[in-house]
Amino acid sequence: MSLSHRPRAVTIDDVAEKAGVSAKTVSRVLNNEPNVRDTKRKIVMEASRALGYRPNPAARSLAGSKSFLLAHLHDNPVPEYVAATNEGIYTACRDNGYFLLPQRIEPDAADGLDRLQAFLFTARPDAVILTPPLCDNEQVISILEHAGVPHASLSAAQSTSARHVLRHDEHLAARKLVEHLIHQGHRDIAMIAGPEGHKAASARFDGYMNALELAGIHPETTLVEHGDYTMRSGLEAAQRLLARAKRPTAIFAANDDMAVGALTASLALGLRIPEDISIAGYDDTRLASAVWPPLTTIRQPVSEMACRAAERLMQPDDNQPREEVLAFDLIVRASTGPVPTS
Amino acid sequence: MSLSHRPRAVTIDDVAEKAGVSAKTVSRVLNNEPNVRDTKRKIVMEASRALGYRPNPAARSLAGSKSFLLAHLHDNPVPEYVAATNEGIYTACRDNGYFLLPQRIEPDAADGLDRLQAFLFTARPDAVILTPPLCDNEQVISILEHAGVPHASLSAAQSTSARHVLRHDEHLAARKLVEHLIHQGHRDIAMIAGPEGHKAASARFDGYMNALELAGIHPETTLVEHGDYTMRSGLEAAQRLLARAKRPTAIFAANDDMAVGALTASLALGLRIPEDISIAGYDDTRLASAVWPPLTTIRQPVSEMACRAAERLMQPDDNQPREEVLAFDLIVRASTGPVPTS
DNA sequence: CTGAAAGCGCTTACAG
DNA sequence: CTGAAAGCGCTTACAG
Repeated sequence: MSLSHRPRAVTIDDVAEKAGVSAKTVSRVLNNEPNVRDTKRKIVMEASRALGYRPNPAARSLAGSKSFLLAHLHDNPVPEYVAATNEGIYTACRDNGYFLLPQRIEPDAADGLDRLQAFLFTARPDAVILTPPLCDNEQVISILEHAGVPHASLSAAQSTSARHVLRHDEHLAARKLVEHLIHQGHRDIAMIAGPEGHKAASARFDGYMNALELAGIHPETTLVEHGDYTMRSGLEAAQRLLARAKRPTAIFAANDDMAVGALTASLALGLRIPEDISIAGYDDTRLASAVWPPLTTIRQPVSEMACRAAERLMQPDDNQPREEVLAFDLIVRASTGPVPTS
Repeated sequence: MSLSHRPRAVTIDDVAEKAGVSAKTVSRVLNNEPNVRDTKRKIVMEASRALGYRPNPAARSLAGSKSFLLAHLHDNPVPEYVAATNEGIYTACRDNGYFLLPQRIEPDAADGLDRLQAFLFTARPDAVILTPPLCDNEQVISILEHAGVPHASLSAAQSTSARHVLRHDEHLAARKLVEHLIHQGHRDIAMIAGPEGHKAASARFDGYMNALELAGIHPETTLVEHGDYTMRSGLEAAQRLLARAKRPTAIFAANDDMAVGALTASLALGLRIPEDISIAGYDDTRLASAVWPPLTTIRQPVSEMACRAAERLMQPDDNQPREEVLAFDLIVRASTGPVPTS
């Protein structure tokens, strides 16, 4: 079972010999470099295929000082989000001969940033993709820039011309969702927003406020509570909202987990959903369609953003804008309905 | 931002020069090889640390014909399970100087097995960890064995002396859970089992049957329905069970997703949980504590199994048995309660 | 216990 | 458009 049982691997010299060319020519063909006659190119391709040649990545890395590794640095508590991102990056990597190295980084742990440093110097990825909340961590960004590692971010709160950012329009998405509630007759719409003072959380909140304003609804600040994206925080925020003298008829939570917390709090109080209260989330996680009733929510194009981010890093093109905005979907399910008429 | 901006990296020769020894001695020290005087060992360690030396993995791989890559091949629809496995493997890798390369393999896709082949030959992992359901796929195992890649499995349905298997006792866990229901007075306990004829699913079913037999309850086969581990299948199985003339007072589903389906089906029929019916799952996923009421379930030691599996592959020891059984936990939550007295 | 030489399999830099 | 030589930074195999 040891590696020595493997037959000697086919090398570039084997291919060169079979094709009757130099190793350098084989290298040119396999790396899609110019300056090779088409006839030779064909011969090399066939020899390579016939022998089942697979370039040795270690040799390529050593000689070319590229690792062919694309790292995905993440610190997101929702495994689905990480998985969807990995899937998108992986698709792009496969088509470009790269490998995906997903790596959890905990910048708030005692040695979290040291580990990031160590990771960059030991694994030596050619580029890095950052997902929230890591992409908004200035220390992380700073370490990457000092190390000279190109990077791209998904849904970064602030975009600069210096880096690639792939996003969807969270402000618009939140507005569309709240407008959906308004169309159903709701006026007293509460929001469970993300952490206060959290840049990344503000777009969804602003979209909510914007929708209310556009509908001529006086935005009552008392209908806003904050959570930290966990179910528990959503449950507690909803309990505070539902204890108000003027109970909201709809709650929009900034993510599905908090929405599920609100759902749970409502059910525990004996409220029917959506007859007594409508609840909506954001992200369209598995949870959203698992709970009863299933949640109205926003689906963001996670895999597509990740795929595009990876392509940008592997195929640099200085002419394109650094920011790219992809489409989202409003998913309407049974957790929202017409406002109670009573 | 290009890699050329990075300062020239410290090499083994720099360390050797600073320490006043040969590169070979530095190599010995850093790889924990024997036959180095302690004084020299110390000097080398210090020189290495002072220079911030990081061995170049590409060079190590090329010279030593090891990739220092441990692959996790998975095809599990539950991202949490994959994430928990990755976390365990990662911990072990970090302590042993390896990198974790998670890779989704879809053996049923048209080119799924070809891609597995390609992955093994291009990424060249030194070893592979398989998780369900991939670890029970004979074609996958066969490809690994032909390629001569050592591997370990988590929770494989069948264990042989030829490979490492890390597991928990699913039969016992299922039995304990059903015994808990029996202690609460339930007699009409239904099960939503995994796919029929599915080896990996049988242990949980056998545990259920065993518990009934030990309690002197005649196991009524009509109280068993099958699902495919999705929420939808759990919902449909529960609908069939709840439509029976003799409605069960408790339902044990072979995983949390199907249990949530059963929960949803029950709530949709206006049943109260656990007052009218108790429901239990298996796996303790995020879903289990997200739904209302939260699910009684079994927590299996996923990360620990993954960590142990990785350690076994990186630190081979032919004297230890190939199979290792770790502990599980029965988690009792509000979805189960005393049998209805009516 | 230690080290000098060769080599892993590619790409880079150069020459033609 | 093509190739011979050198070199990437380690470990292996060997010698002492």
